[in-house]
Amino acid sequence: MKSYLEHLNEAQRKAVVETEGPALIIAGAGSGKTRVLTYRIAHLISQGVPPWSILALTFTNKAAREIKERISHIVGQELAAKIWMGTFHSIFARILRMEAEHINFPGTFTIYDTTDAKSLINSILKNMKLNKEKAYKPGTILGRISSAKNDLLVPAAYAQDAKRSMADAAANIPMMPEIYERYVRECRKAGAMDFDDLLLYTNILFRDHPEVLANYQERFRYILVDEYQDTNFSQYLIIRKLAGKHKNICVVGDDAQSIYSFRGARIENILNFRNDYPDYKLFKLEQNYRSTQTIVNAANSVIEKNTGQIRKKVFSQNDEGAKITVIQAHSDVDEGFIVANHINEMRLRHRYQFQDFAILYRTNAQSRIFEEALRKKNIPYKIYGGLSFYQRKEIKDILAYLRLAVNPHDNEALKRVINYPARGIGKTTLDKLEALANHYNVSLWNVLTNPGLPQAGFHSGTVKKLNAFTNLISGFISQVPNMSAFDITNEIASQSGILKELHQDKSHESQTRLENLEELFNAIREFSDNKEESGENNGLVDFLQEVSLLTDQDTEKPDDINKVTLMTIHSAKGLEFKTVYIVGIEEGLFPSAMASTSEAGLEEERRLFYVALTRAQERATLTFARSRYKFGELTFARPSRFLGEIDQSYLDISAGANSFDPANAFSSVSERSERKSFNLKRNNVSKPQFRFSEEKLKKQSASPSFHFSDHDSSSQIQPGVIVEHQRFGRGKVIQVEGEEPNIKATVDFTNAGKKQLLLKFAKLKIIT
DNA sequence: CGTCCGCTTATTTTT
DNA sequence: TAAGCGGACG
Repeated sequence: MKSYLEHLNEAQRKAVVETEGPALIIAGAGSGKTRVLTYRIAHLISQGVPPWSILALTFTNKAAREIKERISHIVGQELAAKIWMGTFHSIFARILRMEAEHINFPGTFTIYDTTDAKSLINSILKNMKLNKEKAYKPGTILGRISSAKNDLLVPAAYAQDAKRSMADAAANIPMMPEIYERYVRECRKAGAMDFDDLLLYTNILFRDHPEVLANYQERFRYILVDEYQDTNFSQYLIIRKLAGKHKNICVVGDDAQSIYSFRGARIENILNFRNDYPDYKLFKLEQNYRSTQTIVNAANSVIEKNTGQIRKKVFSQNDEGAKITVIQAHSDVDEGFIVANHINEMRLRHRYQFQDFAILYRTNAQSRIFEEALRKKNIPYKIYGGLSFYQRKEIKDILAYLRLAVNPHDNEALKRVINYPARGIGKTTLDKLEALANHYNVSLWNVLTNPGLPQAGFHSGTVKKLNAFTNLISGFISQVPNMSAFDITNEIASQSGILKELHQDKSHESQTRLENLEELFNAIREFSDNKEESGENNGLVDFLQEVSLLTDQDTEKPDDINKVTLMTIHSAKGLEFKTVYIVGIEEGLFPSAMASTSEAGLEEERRLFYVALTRAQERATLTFARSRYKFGELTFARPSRFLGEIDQSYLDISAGANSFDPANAFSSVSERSERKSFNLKRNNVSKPQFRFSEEKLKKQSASPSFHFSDHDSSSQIQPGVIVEHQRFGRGKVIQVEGEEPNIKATVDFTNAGKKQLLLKFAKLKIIT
């Protein structure tokens, strides 16, 4: 049993056996982080620490599963199952359910996913009559609410926050505080929490109930946190509180791989660990076992350009390995084929399997081109980032019924299924119901089950339909306590009429949906079986919680072996591949134009690049395209500054006809005269210059002029000019306003009346 | 009430 | 380009 220590190097071994007190483990890419984490936990258990006094937090289900599995190999299933191990969200959801009474939520509270949350925001906007104002976009609003919650700002505090008020004013959404307040109120009414609430309410619980906190502080004698660089303030505070008593807090992470600040992650959490726990022990895992020396050194040479990191020197003792290939493509399509061909060539020449390759890109939009190229070359591939199984319509529909059976106040679930399958309860009726719910400040379910409903001004037919629905749901509710999750789901599928509906429709689509439902049944059965084995609650609540915290990463299909992997760099974190293609390495794309406006943004992009490079075990290939279609427009770009930042001795720039010379790359971009001024030298990372040129470049690539054959037409469109529109016919320009890419013209059309048109989109022909 | 059409808009997304 | 959404229409 002790033999596991022999599998560790000196640094790893220390990080495993020195279990007492605060510990910061800086784990460089590929340095055996997971191994250390699992062994440390296994070591604790083998020292006699009860598994239920160990709390281990990860960010993904996958990581939790993997670590748990590895621990069971060492200490056995029985003990491993008793560790409090899981994602932040699942662990604290579990605790919140147990302590629900303290925060005034039902123990069966629903977890709203992003779709539910946005839909709720939409109905709030409608209610406040803001839904017509285009500045109020559900996504934006949810983002702000999320950010507030991550910083533990409740609505009242939000309204007082000057920075946020100013930002909201600038974004034309001054009603944010009220929206936020209503959102919180609605969630409470529905007995629902969104993802951020799971952390926020944990903080509130611990703040307002010191006796509860003390209980968990006592219980969790050892706390371990994975990917600590990705924690947000809310998570940070929970951990700090829980560790307050025993101070056996071990955090593992790599500041160089912090890539989620846009989601509220605070790299400071790991950088400032020493301030919170001055007597901490620092362990650095610096030997990389994953990649060749070339890859590790090249990655180091880039990340060095960042400031404010924890000093470390990641090294590899693997082979030196091949140089990093840099390939230039003329266009995005070209880039796709170059990569596809390269994969075939590598496969033959070095006997790689398809599964040894990954294509990593900055944005999901880039995937299409590679899909097409791979398909044409008959290369099997799989894509990450699609809809998760549990996001599919037919699955969400059934789940909505299940949610209602557990918590009928769940308004979003109710709205989803009240007329599915169609039972003649339309928009008008629903609007009326919502108005009543708002007026009396209760849930829709309360309205539906109120005995006064028939007097509320519905037609008697409508009341009948509503009652039928209410009875249906009531029936499900009463069955929950004495039926298994599987049986209830079965019951719901048939009683609700969903099965009938799908059976009647012979279309191929319905066929697939039925198959998906079957898969859902299997998942539920499996879930129930597993829970029975481990003697835990096999209830619906747990199942629903589990699926609402699942992502597409957790639902990999078994036939997806031996395929080329396509994914964003973000989702590649933590993974490794023998051969990695990092594509679209262009200014404005990677680093992204949005991030390039701030130094902090750039540094995060650089870390992202670091993450991408360090995914590769044996070979890395970097590609960029000189031109690509963005939003349907042809744009041109320079190769990314990151190419110039890599120590050039690790690059192979002379491979084949499509190679490029970074020494000349930056100066040879001048397809158009204005670009002559960007005569940047390679390795030049000085900020002001880059910023300057970036701005110009952005303006240019966003310019509509590439789009039209008649180059000057947009500037000739002025008040008084007669123009012709494809659809609207002839009209007279009344007014022209706005700036470069977004010039808007008001045109009075003879037949169609006054229209406002964006010149970027409207193809106006000048007649006079 | 459902469907079709055209407008609008466009990072990254562990939960 | 392409997807999602709101409005118009049948």
